Amino acid sequence: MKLGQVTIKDIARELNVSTSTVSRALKDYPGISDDTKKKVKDLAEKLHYRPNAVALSLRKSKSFTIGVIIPEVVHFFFSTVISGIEEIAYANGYNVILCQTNEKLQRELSSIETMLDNQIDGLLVSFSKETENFDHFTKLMEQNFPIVFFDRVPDIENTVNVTVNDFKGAYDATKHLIEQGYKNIIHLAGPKTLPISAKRKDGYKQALQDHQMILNPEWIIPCPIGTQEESYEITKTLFKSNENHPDAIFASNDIAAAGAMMAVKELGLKVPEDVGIVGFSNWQFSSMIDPPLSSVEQPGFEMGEKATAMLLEMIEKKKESNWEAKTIVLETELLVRKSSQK
Amino acid sequence: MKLGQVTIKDIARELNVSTSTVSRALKDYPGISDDTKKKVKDLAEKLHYRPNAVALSLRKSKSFTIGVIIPEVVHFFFSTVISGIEEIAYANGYNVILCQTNEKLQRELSSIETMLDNQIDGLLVSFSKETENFDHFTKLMEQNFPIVFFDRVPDIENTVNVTVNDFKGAYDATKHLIEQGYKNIIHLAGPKTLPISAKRKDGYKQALQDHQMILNPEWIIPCPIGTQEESYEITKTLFKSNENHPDAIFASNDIAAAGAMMAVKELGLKVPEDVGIVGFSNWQFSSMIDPPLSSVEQPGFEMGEKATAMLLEMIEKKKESNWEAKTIVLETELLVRKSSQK
DNA sequence: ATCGTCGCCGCAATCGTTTGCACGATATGA
DNA sequence: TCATATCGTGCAAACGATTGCGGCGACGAT
Repeated sequence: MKLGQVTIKDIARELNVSTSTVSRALKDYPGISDDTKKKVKDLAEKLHYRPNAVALSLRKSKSFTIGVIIPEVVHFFFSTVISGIEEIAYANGYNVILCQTNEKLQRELSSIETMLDNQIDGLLVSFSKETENFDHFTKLMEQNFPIVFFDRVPDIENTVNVTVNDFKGAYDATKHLIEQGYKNIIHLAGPKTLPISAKRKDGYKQALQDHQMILNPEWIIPCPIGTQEESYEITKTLFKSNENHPDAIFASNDIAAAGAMMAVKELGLKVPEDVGIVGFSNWQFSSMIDPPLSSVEQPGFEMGEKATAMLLEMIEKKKESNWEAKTIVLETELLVRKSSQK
Repeated sequence: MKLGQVTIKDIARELNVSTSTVSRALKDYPGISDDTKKKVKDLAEKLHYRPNAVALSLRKSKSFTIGVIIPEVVHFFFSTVISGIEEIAYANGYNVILCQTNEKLQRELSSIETMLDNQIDGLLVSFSKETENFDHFTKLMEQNFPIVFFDRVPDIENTVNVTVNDFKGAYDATKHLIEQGYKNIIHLAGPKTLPISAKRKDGYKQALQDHQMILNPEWIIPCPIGTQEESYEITKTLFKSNENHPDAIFASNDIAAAGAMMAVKELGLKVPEDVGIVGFSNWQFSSMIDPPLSSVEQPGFEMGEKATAMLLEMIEKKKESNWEAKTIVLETELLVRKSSQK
């Protein structure tokens, strides 16, 4: 990558001084005459000198780059998180390098390796569905490497996390359906490996229990794949086989909710009159479908910001070895739209 | 970023050889005895030695990293392009560093600067809406720095591009509406600064012309912001004020189409009976709204793959100075759904 | 016995930047 | 006049890896 990049040496040669003088002059170090400082700065300006970040990384063992491990960018929620991350990172002079795992553990492992090779200063992680063992993270954390988990946080000790109150979000959504007069509420659950799936399920169960409603275990239906087609098929089968079909659906994400909505509509049932539906995450499309989908909004941008701020703090305080475990929980907001209002 | 990273020196010290020997042994260079090679490799394995990518970058003036400049990741189409880019890049041992411009020129400029500071080997660009001057790119290209433009390609000379046949996509969509019997087709156009907007508009115009239909310039309505709300308002106003309202809409993207659909539905008009609608880009939600939206599918993943493959080729052939200008045009596919079938 | 060859390896420079230390010149004080 | 302080600057090592060149010992050939 030549580009005829101007280096500190070029400036030194031109001015007949040493590279050390140039370096110090540019940084306004004491012990350099104002005259020299001015000359150096002027020439640097004129030649469009920009320090070589790679050389700096090598010298300082610090790259001012953070790595982000994310399942998928297409996931609307994650794309908003990314924006939050970039915002804080850039504002503090850090770069962001991003890797999608596509929900594959293998990809997660190899991405982390290459990122480490590139001397990232810290890691922001939302792990894949396949990740059930966290040794690759604990190993790093034992070496005092800064890691912050967001959204999908592992169920292990001494981690720093930013997450959302999935329990309460699910609780609120279910409670809302109950208050609307729906009696038989099923839950389309997320992948079992993800703690967030469990928390949402728990919120659903707790809401039913608090309102003296029967909890039918058969009405908690896992959707491990997470596509719209999957929930479409599941819902269709369920509603067809049951003359006493459920009258409401709380889905652990909007994609599943949308699939379910298509299914019930196709069966001639009306939303929200016959079936109420609430989703989770408030995807971009949720307000555009018919009827508009009620959903639990997660503060993605804020999550990105918070997680990054914490990571940068850890990075800058690196010396003071152990940082305490900490979990920030952000609150969700139930957006009631037409799909759940009788 | 210490991490107690093992270096080539650690291996050298342990084995009482020089670092040069270790380096050569690891790379299977000639002139090192099989015995030494084995010892070095075994120890490297045992200590989990991994070469320091930063040191390599500095030494070789090559970072095996490519930069990607993209308007927004939330944009469904772009997120699929990213996947295509990562696919090819990783397969060839390259890293990807990604920056969103959020459609801001300032962000575009500063992102490029920091990426260059980090010694990227090449750049993949889809520029922002605000970018009307391309000097920051031409300056780099004059210095023989590898750049490939994708989707949004600049209207300047000697560039390497991957784009989609926007003209034909728009032409096909409009033709389809005509063949369905719609008579008064309006066009919700994209931001004027983007060449793709112009091409889509041209395709629309050509289709009307080829079918002896009147081209009413007032029915080409710009949507410079690109939000759903904008097209919603525009459509509502237009349809309300005209008792002789149009009977079809070709929108330059699905978001605008969705907004328009909401507007006409709210006015009591039926889609597709009263108004036919076709969008562009085939967003994730397009098949989920009611009625499902017809749209022009763009091969995003393939675009990412092609662009990256071309960029890597340019990088590896760097020495042979000038690469020829080239534009790959990928074909679109019209997905006919319910929103446009009378 | 001498020379050439070859196999195996180390020295040192290099990439661009930072930084501890020392050096020379001038100024200050006794 | 000489020791000492102060100021401005340069030398050289360091970060981790690569690589051209040269050295050294062993061996075969003459």
